[in-house]
This record gives sequence, structure tokens and C-alpha cells, in this order.
Amino acid sequence: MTDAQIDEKVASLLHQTGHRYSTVRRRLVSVLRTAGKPLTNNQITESDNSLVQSSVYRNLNVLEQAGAVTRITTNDEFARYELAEHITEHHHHIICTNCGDIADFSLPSSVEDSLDLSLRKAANKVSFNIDNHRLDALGTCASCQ
Amino acid sequence: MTDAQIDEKVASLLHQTGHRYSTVRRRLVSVLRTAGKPLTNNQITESDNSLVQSSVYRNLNVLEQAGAVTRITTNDEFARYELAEHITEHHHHIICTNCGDIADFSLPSSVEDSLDLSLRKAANKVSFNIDNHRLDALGTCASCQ
DNA sequence: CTCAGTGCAAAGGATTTGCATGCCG
DNA sequence: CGGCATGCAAATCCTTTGCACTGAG
Repeated sequence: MTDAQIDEKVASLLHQTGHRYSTVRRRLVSVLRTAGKPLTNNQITESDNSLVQSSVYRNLNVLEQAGAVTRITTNDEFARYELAEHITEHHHHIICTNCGDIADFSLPSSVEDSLDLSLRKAANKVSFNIDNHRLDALGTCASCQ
Repeated sequence: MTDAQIDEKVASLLHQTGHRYSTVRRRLVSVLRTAGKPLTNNQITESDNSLVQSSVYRNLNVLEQAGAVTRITTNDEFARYELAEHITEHHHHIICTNCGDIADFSLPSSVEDSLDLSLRKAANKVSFNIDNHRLDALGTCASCQ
């Protein structure tokens, strides 16, 4: 998706939920798009220091409810945000268990498919409805090795 | 693993790291074993109200560093703990996105194997060393549907 | 104009820590 | 005994919220 297409998509999502695509929200989307990986609130305000902590939190929540960004948690104490998958595409994360840094990756669709099938079977047994899955690889990044 | 075997294993892990297998720690292990799914600090103190919040936190950290329990985070605001996989066995979680409740499940080993292989390939591309993976299914539990 | 959005500062809430006391090895 | 472990209360720190002001439509 091009930058313009992303903007259009996010604007549409926001308007559908009765929100404006304000300057701060545009900057947030821009930072997340450029990063290409999930960012903490701190990483966001460091990337663009015109942004204020509380506004970032508030707007990430708005964008999440609009379906434009996704909140993810690793095992450290910070929540991270990335653009939603219908804006980027389905992917997974490699998480550094030492410093918390994240890289994105994708799986062959054959693997995704057999995974989906197995998940659906497993969910039946415990009476859950599955909407989605989340697969993370845990290890150490290049600079922590 | 039988209860006695678990106790022995945990005791060994603690002693190796210079800790005692105290009464509180025994109760913690007992609660986690009985639950059969990851619990929050609150769920733990509710299950055994002889346990005190701060001691539970402190001892979960000790047990985690000893390798006896694993800390996991869903997308809600609470950390959860379960017995480590070399005490139970490799498994995954189905997380209710509404109430945060968790159920355990396992995958056919054929699926696990192809997954592992794909993960290793993907990790190479971004110079990560993979230790482990984490696969969660996200959906709604029976009582939230 | 008007109301959603913003920045600042203060409040919330899960988790951690200091300290005096208790108890295992 | 000696030091790790515990309980209580206070402190931390990420995140949320109240409020007065600003700005988009």
C-alpha cells in the first residue's frame, strides 16, 4: 500500500468511527509506517519529538479502536503498536528476549494454512471461537548475541 | 510428571540458583499445577488466600529465574504465570480477547516441525537466534460468545 | 462557531522495593 | 545462629484522566 493509500484507509476508518484524522494522528501513522516494526510509546515520541506522551497514548487507543493500529505485548513491560494487518499484511514477530526489540517476518502460505487448520481443530475441543492467531519467535537479536 | 516429581524438579532448580524451596514457593507451584493454565497474580492469591501479593510477585520472579515458571503476557494488563514447559510439556494458548481467559492446547508434531523449520529460516534473514516460539490463538471463550 | 483534539499535570493501578521480623538449613 | 524469606507499607513507573485551551470542519 502506498503512503497515500494508507492515509486514505486510515482516514476512512477514523471517519467511520466518528473521529478526525488530525495532525497528531497523521504523524503517528507516519512514524509507524516508517518504522516497519512495532514501537513503544517511548520509541514513538523519540522518533518525532513534537509528539507528547499522553496524546500518543490517547491517539493510539483511538486508532486501535478504529482498527488502524494493533496493540501488541511482548514479555517486557511496554505495549507496542503497529499498523493493522489489513494495512500492512499478515506477518509475525521475532522478539529479542534480551532487549525487547522486534523484527517482522512472514511464513510460507503452506505453513500458514496447515497452522490455521490445526488451530481450528484445537479450538473446537475447548469451545473457543478463533478469530486470529499470533505467532512469535523468541530469541536474541544480532546486537544482543 | 507426578506432583512429587514436579516438587523434586523445582527444588533442584531452586537449589541450583541458591534459593530455598520455601512454604510459599511450594504453595505457588501447587496452585499453578492445579490450575493447568496461566494465572494472574490476583487469580493466584484468590486461589490460596494465605498468599500475599508482594510475596507472590517476588517468588514468581525467583521461580522464573530458576526456570521453574514462565511469565506470559496476553493483551490485557496482567502478566500471567505457568509452570515451565520442561515441567509440563510444549503447548500453546487460546486467549479470549474479551475476558483474557486462557486455555492450553497442543498441535500435531508434524505441524510443530514444519513450523520450527520455517521459523529457523525466517530468523536467519534477520540475524536472530531463535530459542523458542510462542503461538497463541485469539478468539472468544465459551462464556463470552 | 463548536466540539473533537491537544498539552500539561495529576491520578490510577500493576508491580517492585525497603525494612523489620520470622524461619529454614 | 545467620542469612534467606516474608509481610506490610511505601515507592515506581507505565498508562490513563481532568481540565483548560486550541484548531479542524
